[in-house]
Parts: sequence; C-alpha cells; structure tokens
Amino acid sequence: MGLSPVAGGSTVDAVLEQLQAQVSDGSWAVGARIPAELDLAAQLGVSRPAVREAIRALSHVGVLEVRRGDGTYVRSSADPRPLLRRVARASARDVFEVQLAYDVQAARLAARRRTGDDLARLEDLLRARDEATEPDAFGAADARFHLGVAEASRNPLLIEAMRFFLGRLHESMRAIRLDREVPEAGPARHRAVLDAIAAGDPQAAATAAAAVVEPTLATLDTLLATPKPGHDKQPDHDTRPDHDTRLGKSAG
Amino acid sequence: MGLSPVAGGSTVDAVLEQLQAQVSDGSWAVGARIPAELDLAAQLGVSRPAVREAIRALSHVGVLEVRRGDGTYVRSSADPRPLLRRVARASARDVFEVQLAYDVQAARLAARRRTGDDLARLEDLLRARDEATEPDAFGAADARFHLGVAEASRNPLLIEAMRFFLGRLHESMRAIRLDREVPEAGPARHRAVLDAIAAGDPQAAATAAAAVVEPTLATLDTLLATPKPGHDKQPDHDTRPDHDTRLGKSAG
DNA sequence: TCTCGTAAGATGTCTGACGTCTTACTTTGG
DNA sequence: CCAAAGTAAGACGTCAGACATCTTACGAGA
Repeated sequence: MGLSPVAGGSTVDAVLEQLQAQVSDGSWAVGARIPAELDLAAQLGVSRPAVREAIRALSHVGVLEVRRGDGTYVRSSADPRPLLRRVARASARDVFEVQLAYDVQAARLAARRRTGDDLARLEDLLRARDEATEPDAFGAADARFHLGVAEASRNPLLIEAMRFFLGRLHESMRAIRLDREVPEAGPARHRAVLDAIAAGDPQAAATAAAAVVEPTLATLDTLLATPKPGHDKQPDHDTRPDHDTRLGKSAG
Repeated sequence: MGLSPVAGGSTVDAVLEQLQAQVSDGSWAVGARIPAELDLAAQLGVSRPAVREAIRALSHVGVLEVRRGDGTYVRSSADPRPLLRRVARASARDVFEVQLAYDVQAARLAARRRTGDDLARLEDLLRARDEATEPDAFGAADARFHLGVAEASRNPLLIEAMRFFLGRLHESMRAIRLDREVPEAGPARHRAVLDAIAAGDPQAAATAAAAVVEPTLATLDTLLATPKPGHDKQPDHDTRPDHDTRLGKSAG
C-alpha cells in the first residue's frame, strides 16, 4: 500500500488516516523509521505543518515516536482510534460495565498479591469511605478505595485503566445528573471485598467485588428507564453536551 | 490556575501539558470554549503552530473538540496520558491480565444478552478455530472467537476495548517471540464458554471464560521466569531502521 | 586503530499570509 | 413590529519559507 495525495475533508485528518493505515496494515513495521516529514509532505501533496500535526497526534497516542534529529519511528501497530471514539461517546452504563470488569479482576489479583501494607492502606481507605458524608467527598473516597484495590493487584496497566475509566464514569454520571441519585453499595459489601482480599481468596474477592457494583448497575438501569420528573431539564447555557450520552434521549 | 509562558524542554509538549492541566483541574469546564489559538499563543509566549499541534494531539484523544470557524471546546476532563503511557510500555503479562478481565465480563454479559444469531455465529467461529492449524491462522481465529463473545455482550465500549487490547497483546507477544510458544487452551474449555452462554448462565460463563485464559497466563509466567536458551534475547524495542521503508511512487 | 571534529539530515520552532467556515449583527423587506 | 437576507468579524485550516538545534555518520588527524 502506498500513499496518495489527499483529497477532500480536512487535510490533516486525511494525512493522519493514511499514516495510521500504513502502520495498521504493516506497510510500516513496528520499529521501522518512516519517511522524513518533508518527504511525506511531498508524497502526500500537503505542507509540512499538516504532516507534523498528524504525526503529533499519532505520537501522542503511542503509535509513532519522534526522535529529534533522527527521525520518526513506528511504536505500535494497533489502531487506537475506534476505542478512542467509543470512549468519547460511551454511555454511562457501558462505562459502568467495563468498570465492573476491572473491579472484579483487580479484586481477584489483589487477593493473591496484596501485602500487609496493602491491607493496612485498604483499611484506612475503607474507614475514610465510611466516614464520608457529603456526596462529593463520599464519591471521591469510594473511588479511592476501588483504586486502592487495583493498586494491590500490582498491575500498573490495570491501575491506570481503572483510574481513567473511573474519571470517565464520574464525568458521564455528572453529565446526566445521576451522580447523586444512584445509591452506592453500603459498607457491608465493601467490607466483604476487603475481607476476601485479606484472606487471600481470589474467587471470593471476585464474587464480592461483583456484588458491590451489580446492584448499582441495576439501579442505574432502572433510573434510566424511568427518569425522575424535574431532572431531565437540559442545561440552557454554555454547556454543549449533545455528544450523546445516549441516555436522556427518551425525554426529548 | 492561569497560564504562564513555557520554559524548557519541548515547546509543544509544554503547551500540551498546560492545556491538559487547565482541563483536568477544572479551570476549563467540560463544554466550555477555550481561548482562540492566537490568544493562547500570546499568553503562552509561543507560536500558533505550537499551540495547534498541542490542540491537535488533545483533540485526537477526545479531550478537546475543534469546530472550524467557531472555536475549540472541552470534551472530557479525564486525562488519558497516564493510561496511554502505560499501554505503550505494558508487559505482555499485564496486558494479558487486563484481557482476562474483559473476557470474563464479556462472557458474563453475553450469557444474559445473546440472541439466536449470536449463538449461531459463535458456533461458526468456534468451528473455524478448531479447524485452524497453521499458527497465525489459529491465533487469528482464536481472537475472532473471543471478539465474537464480546460482540454478544452488546457493549460497544467493551468490544472496542477488547479489540484494541487483543491487538496490543498480539504485538507484545510477538515482540518477545512467545506468540508461537505459549500453548492455547484446547477446544473443550472454549466449548464450555459457549455452552454457558447458550444456557444463559452468567456465572458459569464467567467461570468458564476465566478457565480459558488462566492456564495460558500461568504458562506465560513460567516461560518468562525461565526463558528458553536462545530465546532470552531482549526484544529490540528500538529496532534500527532499514532505509528500505521508503514508499514506492504513489501511482494515484 | 582510535579519537575528534565536521557536515549532512531530521526534527523544532517561528513569522506572516491567505482561504474558508461559523456566528452574530445589521439591514432591509414584509 | 417582526422576519429574512446580507454582511462583517472572528476563528480555524493551510501553506510557504526560513532558521535553530539535535543526532548521526563519516572522514581527517593523532
């Protein structure tokens, strides 16, 4: 597959797409150096800034790696764009289900790998969660406990994935104004997770973690199916949600 | 938090970091319009192309959204950079564990939501997997089956996450030259997953899915702990380029 | 043969300009 | 007085050329 001069739409987007295609289909192997910016600009019939913007975007997501004075190299052949698109448009429910997957796996791994320090830290986090009353503070404490479990799993990728999706989830919930209406699971269920982790029982930990989130997910479905009156009003100024959270459309 | 002129290192990276900080700490709320490129350039003491490259990168990951002729808006306050960094540097083992999380959740959801068409498709995929003999073909068929389960989960975010991480996993395995040495689970375990999904038993499906991947993960650990002679060479992550990556003349 | 300096190539950044689209305001017609 | 069309301002999109700085490779000299 070769490169061809770009046609319509956005120039930079077209360039980006062609570069990503070269990487995805293996024309440019992982580890290989791609042509210089000026060469690419010439081959594509665009200016150098256009090529640079495309390379910068691909570099930011880890597909390319730029080494000043040397050249630009392929770092990963996996195309992150479909996932990025989905993450941007995902409904709160979809994010919640992914988050549940992380929670269960984190608990399972934590049960096998947790240290004494981990347990002490988790105890602190759970206590802080129990003592929090104000909604925002409680939400933050709850997230910190879940993250604490992930940290005990000793899997940095899982930790960061969970951190990101927790933030994304919080965002989605706020967008549809359910962040204060969806009841959280009580202290008992969280205690069960910690106990299973302390006991070193992966299976029990996984089950307990699922039990923490499942009820909330069920409640979320109920709320989405029958929105409460007086809370479906659209924000009337500067906010531009419109990138459908695919939830409140029934009320429109 | 305000903006301040950038100092050392890469200009664009510094700009990008400041823009991301403004978004992450809430100085620029989701939905709000950020200052114009020229204004940002003036405030940061850099040129417009530098600002544009930073905005392009943030736009590519869904943090910002650019509307031609109008302005640039904040789309998400979650910072994806820590996750992106981790994804780029993650070990095959870490990716594998995350993949396991997806597999289990996908199976659980598929058991609840699969249609008759899903079951028929999964039967085809499983048969194709059994019939594949050549290593590459088998790996592809195996991935397609797992993706098929994800598709039956009806969660587009989970599907795309799984697709991306499967690709990333394949990449990692190839990098350490284990993609043909780690034995895959046999047909029996996969059959159990499909049966549980067909039976509509989420718990059994989750357990079966875990049983598919767990042994492979254990084997992977063994191989990584005691590398086979002749295969312990470090993956040449920074493979030096052959100049042969030049593109042929584009014939249009 | 080893070391150092130099030159070539590539990316980093800036300046300035023009094109085009969106938006809001103004003007005009009803 | 209201509504529709026209216009102007603002913002992003793209291009061109130039210079700075870093990396690498090669050749000259010890």
